Amino acid sequence: MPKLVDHEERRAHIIDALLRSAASSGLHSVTMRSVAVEADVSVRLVQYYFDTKEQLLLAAMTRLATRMGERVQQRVRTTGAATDPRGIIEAVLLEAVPTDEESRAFHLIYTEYAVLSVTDPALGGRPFLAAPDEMEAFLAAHLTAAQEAGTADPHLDPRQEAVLLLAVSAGLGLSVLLDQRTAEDATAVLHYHLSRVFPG
Amino acid sequence: MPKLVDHEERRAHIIDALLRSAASSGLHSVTMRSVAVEADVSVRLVQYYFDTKEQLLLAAMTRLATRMGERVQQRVRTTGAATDPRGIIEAVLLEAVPTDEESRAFHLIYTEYAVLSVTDPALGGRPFLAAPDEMEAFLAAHLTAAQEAGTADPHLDPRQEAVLLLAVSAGLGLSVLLDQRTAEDATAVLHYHLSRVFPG
DNA sequence: GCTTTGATGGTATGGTTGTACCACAAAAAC
DNA sequence: GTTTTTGTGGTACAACCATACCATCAAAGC
Repeated sequence: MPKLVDHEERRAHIIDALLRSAASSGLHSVTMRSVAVEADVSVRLVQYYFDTKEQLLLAAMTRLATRMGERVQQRVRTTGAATDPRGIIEAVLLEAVPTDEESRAFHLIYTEYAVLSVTDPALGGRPFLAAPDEMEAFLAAHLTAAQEAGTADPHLDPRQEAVLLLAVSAGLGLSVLLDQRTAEDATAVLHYHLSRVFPG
Repeated sequence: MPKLVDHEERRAHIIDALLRSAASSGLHSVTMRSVAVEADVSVRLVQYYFDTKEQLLLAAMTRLATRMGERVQQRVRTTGAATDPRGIIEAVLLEAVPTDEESRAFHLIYTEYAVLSVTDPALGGRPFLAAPDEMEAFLAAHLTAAQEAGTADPHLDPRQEAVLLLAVSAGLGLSVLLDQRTAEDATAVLHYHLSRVFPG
């Protein structure tokens, strides 16, 4: 063999090019050529590492889903009080609100994939089904913990409240993406509601 | 002149074909040809009534936005108690949760347009900016009315609460579209939260 | 009765897209 | 030192798309 190339690294490089390309002009305008140009490789190489466009899109979606998990986890970690239920819940939900350009691009592509997966059977949106399910259980568990610790309103139904929080987070995030609201407004509304769930 | 055709009717017929086509295989897969086939006319006719594809897509978006307004209004009207603030608010918010196939298709295309308008400058999502703004004012006004009538919790901030309700509605609707939740679950969660806003 | 004009069909065209094919270099294997 | 094998480039190809162009038919105007 010649150059002895690290396949995973090359694949990551190309996927990143795809994400950059999608961020600027939309997932629908991504082509083999545009990805190749952005990655500064030949179209042939993109084919070489991802046989078909469908597989490339699929790989990018998987990477996106992974990064989403990492993002949430890192949010929780960097939030000082790593054991305070309210802090954790707040961190998780705030992740859905895009603040800087990078985060905005990330959530835009994620949303584009989610919507696309509804009609495109090849994408079969597995990440979009599993992730929110885990999230819901996660939130419900921490809400229960908070209730037992006395910081959350004991009258709340943790399970319904978790679903509600997830919907609020997604809805606010989407409205920021659509430029209907500023990130600051969305954050304020989220805090407003959290103050109701965690009184005092 | 020959057949003396009603242009608006023809345009509506073609736009409906586009919406049907988009509902089944996604807005991204809509082509002049697919629309022509679905409308059972020649491609040339589609060109005749909508010069360019961009204009066709734009016209369909406008029609969609109009229909959305009508839908909400009709929901409010058919909801018996047309003067009860809670009933009105509930009706408006429930409209975003797709129940039957028709409503699901409608909201799917609407969402696809919304997401597309972020990256496609030609679509310049005016409907997606104006509509939620009006909605927010509408909800806030009715919340205030409810507070004065004593049916809504007087401690609530009508404006923040309105934004929150809109986000909940959009978030739940999206999760139903993505098959993360059933329409029944989403409706239940919405009712759960409304019971908090309107106690008693 | 001719002429204009609105409505329609068919088809050509230029561009783009995903993918298949051919070629080649360079290092590893033996 | 020859033979594989792996990475890479270039290019050709078939499909498809939006759109422009040409033709036609029928009714309205005069």
